[in-house]
Amino acid sequence: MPPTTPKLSPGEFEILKILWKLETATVAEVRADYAREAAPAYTTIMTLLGRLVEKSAVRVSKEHRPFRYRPALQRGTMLRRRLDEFLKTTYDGDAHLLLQHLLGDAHLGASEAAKALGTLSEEL
Amino acid sequence: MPPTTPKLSPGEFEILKILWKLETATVAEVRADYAREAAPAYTTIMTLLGRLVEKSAVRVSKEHRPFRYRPALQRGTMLRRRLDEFLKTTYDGDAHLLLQHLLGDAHLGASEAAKALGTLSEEL
DNA sequence: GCTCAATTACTACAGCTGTAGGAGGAAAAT
DNA sequence: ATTTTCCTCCTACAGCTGTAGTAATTGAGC
Repeated sequence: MPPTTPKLSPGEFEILKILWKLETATVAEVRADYAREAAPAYTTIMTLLGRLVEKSAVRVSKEHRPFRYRPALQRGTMLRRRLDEFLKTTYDGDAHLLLQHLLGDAHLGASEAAKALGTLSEEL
Repeated sequence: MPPTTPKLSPGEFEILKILWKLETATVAEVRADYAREAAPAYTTIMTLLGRLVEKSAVRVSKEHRPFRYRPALQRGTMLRRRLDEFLKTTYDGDAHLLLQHLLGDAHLGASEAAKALGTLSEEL
């Protein structure tokens, strides 16, 4: 198991997100969670889950018959690493610019920003 | 030209970043900018530039012989759209959480954050 | 005009990703 | 026990990506 975060494809990540939400799930449960709109075929989900296991991003328990899958990393950990990667590749590490864009565009409303601001102020 | 931002592969984006820096460049100039470490083959860069042109992310001027390539979009525009996409896919749109991670980790030092904070405060 | 060096165009190919079918095994129903 | 159904495993394949070689072209110097 590599110490670095495994590089996941979009489809794989989508499934991992579902696993974080359900904490643990069978193929069918993952599939059911796609609910509204375009759930991939059962076997497609199996394939992706298999690749996630190969990449050590997901662990599987084969004790009982419909196997149960669960994330191998915490959501926060993965998100932080992805943010790191994104910041480095897309923004060339310029966190300040990223922040500007984040605050500037409609992403965070004034009230939202104010709230975050408050939290941050306490730390300073 | 589609109104949406073309989806670029990592390698393509890397080249686009060089074009933003140089404003305009020939294949050889792009290649030279890889400078230290591992520049892809001349033809590899050509291939990528070709794909960027196909995707309307780069425009090429064939007036003079070593063709000149230039970005078709501004850096800021592209970065914002990528941030948008990243926020949506990775953070499920939770800008607040992204902000927390950005401020929390070593990305932005306290002083940096304070500066950004000041700018923001003026707007509130 | 011919030759050579630079540049461009075309082609190739392996690995990754999304997608899923079909074969086969295991468990549930009869 | 036999059938039916559910689940898993293996295989396939097309499109995208990184990588680059070879062929063709063009402009420059002889």
